[in-house]
Formats: sequence, structure tokens, C-alpha cells
Amino acid sequence: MEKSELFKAVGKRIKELREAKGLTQVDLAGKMEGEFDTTNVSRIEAGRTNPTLYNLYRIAVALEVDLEELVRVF
Amino acid sequence: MEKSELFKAVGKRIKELREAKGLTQVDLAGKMEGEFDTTNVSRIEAGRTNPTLYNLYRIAVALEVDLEELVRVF
DNA sequence: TTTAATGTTGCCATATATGGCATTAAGTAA
DNA sequence: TTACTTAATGCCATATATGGCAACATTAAA
Repeated sequence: MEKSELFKAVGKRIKELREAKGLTQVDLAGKMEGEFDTTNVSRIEAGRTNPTLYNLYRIAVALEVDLEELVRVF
Repeated sequence: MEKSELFKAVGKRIKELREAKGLTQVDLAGKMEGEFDTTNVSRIEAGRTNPTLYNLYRIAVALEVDLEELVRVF
């Protein structure tokens, strides 16, 4: 699997999980532990960046899913 | 779960999977798609850095496991 | 129409992951 | 002892994720 494909797949998954909970990108950033800019939520969902483990983890916690769920892209 | 705990847990998992395959850190870096420095294998396994999604993915491929396996730390 | 909410994108600054190399240490075998 | 392998770590340079803000487009509601 190619790099940008991976990013897009994970981003899509995050977006789906977020919308399933009825959250906006602003809501998600706000629910995350510590600081997180909404700009980055957009970038990660769009697959335009290579997110770090810790940010994926914080997103998973905010979305109330296991980290595995976010990276189950096959 | 705290940040450095997460890194250590994922690092430990990588180390276990690597050793289960009888690979050295050099072997693992060598098997990874593209370039990857052995220094970083050590850093990631030790939990001293916050690895990116793409590098976790490349490690998973080299270790012949799903990415989910690497982040199943609970 | 105006207003507000949502998301994307561009820009720049900062923080940090990684590349790359050298050193160090521990283990193992000669 | 020496020589080799493996891994950890320190240093510096570079690449890039993120912070933070502004501008823009879209949609929906008044």
C-alpha cells in the first residue's frame, strides 16, 4: 500500500467515526486531550499529512474507539 | 494512557515481534520499504520518539503483521 | 439577501521525527 | 586478551508535523 493511500484511508476512517458520533472537526479537536488545532483535524482527515502515533491515539480516545480501529484500513 | 507509556508499549511490541522473527534491528531497517536508519529502530523500540503512521506501517509490513498488531497495546 | 457553522487551504513559526555518523557498552566467540 | 555483533545514545542537519491565524467556499437558516 502506498503512502498517500494509507493516509487517505486512515483519514477517511477518522472522518467516518467522527461523523457517526455527530461531532464536528471543532468538537473532535476540543474533546482531545491537551491542545489540538482544528486545522490538523482537517489535514489528517484529508490524508495530507503523516500523523504521529500520539495524535492518532488522542483522536481514538476522543472518538471512544481503540487505536486499532483507526488503523484497520484493509 | 500517558504519552510515554504508549510509546514504550508500542516499542515493546515491535521489539517482541522483531525478535520472534529472529531479526536484528539492522535486519528490520533493511527489510523496510525505502530508507530507514537503524538509529530510529532503536529509538522507536525504546519509546524515545513519537513515530509517524507511515513508519509504523513500514515496520508492520517488514514484520509481516497488520498495522493493528503494532498498536494493540491494551 | 445576511448570518452563522463547517471545512479547506495557504502562510509562517516552532517543535520534533528522522538521516546519518560516531561513540559506548555489553555479550560472545576466538 | 582481541575481534565481532548488537544495541543504545549523543550530536548535528534536514524534513516535516503541528500551532495558529486568515481567507475562502459551501451549506443552511434567518
